[in-house]
Amino acid sequence: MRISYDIKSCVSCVYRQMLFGDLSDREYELINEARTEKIFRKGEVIVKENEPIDSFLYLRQGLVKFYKTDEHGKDHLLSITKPGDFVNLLNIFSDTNYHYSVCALEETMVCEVKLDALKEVIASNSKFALRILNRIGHISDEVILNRFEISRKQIKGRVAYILIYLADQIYKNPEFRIPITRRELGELISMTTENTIRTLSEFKNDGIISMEGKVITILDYDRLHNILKTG
Amino acid sequence: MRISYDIKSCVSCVYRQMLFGDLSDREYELINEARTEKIFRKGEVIVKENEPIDSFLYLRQGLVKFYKTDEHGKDHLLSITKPGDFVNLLNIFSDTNYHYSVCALEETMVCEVKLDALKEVIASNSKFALRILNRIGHISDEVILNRFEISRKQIKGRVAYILIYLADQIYKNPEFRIPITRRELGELISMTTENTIRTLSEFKNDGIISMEGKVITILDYDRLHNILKTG
DNA sequence: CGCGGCTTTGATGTTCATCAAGTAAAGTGG
DNA sequence: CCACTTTACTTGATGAACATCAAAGCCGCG
Repeated sequence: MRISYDIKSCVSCVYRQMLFGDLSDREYELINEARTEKIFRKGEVIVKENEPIDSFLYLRQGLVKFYKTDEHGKDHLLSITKPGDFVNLLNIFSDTNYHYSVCALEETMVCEVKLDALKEVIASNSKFALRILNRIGHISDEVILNRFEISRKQIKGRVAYILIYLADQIYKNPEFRIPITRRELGELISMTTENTIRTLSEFKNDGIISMEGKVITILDYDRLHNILKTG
Repeated sequence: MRISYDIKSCVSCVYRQMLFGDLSDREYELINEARTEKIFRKGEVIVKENEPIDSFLYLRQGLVKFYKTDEHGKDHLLSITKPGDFVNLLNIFSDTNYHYSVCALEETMVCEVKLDALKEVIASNSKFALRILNRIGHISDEVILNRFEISRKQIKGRVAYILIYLADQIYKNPEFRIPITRRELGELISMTTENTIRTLSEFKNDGIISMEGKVITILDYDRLHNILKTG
């Protein structure tokens, strides 16, 4: 699926209301002048760990993963985010360099706003500052709670958790097509590829989900929620 | 050690410069009027999960733990924080209720500022807003990275990590007295009490640390860092 | 057509939690 | 202040959960 041209207009952008709703015309102009749109194809790296931060990035369309690579070359995913989230999480006001990498999982459109312009508008518009505070708090809280939940569950509970997360939070549909590999899915919930597959197969055999390639459908929410609680 | 009276004055407070440095006299007055100081003794609960958030809390002196209690009554620590950190982490601008509890690990002094007053000052002073953004980003980033590191290591690496964290970040000294139990230490790094003790004993036998009750001294930073990397 | 990455299942071994049991320390009430 | 109770600490033994290793089928792509 290619990103169509018409969504490029700011008018339809969720961020227009979500974030930039309180701006004056002049402030909006300032942001807009410092803004560039970028499209990344599946697999392209958007930001790299240790690179300097010089702009604020938000996701217009697509899906991205946040990750760190360890000394053995193995990736560990921190989270995946959907449109409506920031691409460079939260340390843009507190640090000079990225602590993680971000990569497109499917064709993705990102808006980039130079940090200087953003800070100027924050300085002149306190309602906007509160909105940013709100969003940053919300996103970081979500990441922290997600990782917390995953870390205290064992494998069945983890798989149940990520399936429900994908269905409810990301796709808002019990049937969805995961654009990520089983390996990445495992990296996201801190388990091996093999055990991720094994657990998915088990859920399938038990009739809790159906699975054909990348398309997964949750058939029995109740049992899945039960596994989530007990596992 | 009792908290002495003289530190109660705002003049010596680290936050006076760190956070409130840009305020006008009037703004400072506003904050000060909405501010109350509270002292909690070891073990006292400062905020409880699910309670409504109505004020901003920061730690003047002492040490606190953030935690969640699961359905079996077992606690899981999210982090511990020292003076210079916020007590109610980051969701004060994005949510209405706490997602975790906070409890004093030793005698602790907390300053409480009504959220309304804080928001009023943020609205009138954008430099202050940027400072808050900076602090929130920094704290959340630290929590996320800490938990991330812990989750991808195994037990020796985890213990090494927390020892170095305590020595470098919290106490800034290779010798320190942990005010938390071994059980809590385990809860902080997601492992059982028994394995926490076993690993500490092993480090002691190997001459990497010395340990007498609650007092721990790191003797061999090099080997500990090596375990951190490989484990 | 064949190579490399993804997917899947089974067998094996390691890591870690759990259980058990005993000592030490720290509260608690008479 | 001492007996008593509870909580913290420690070590060893066992089993469960999970990672690793191995092997084979599959799919897309040059």
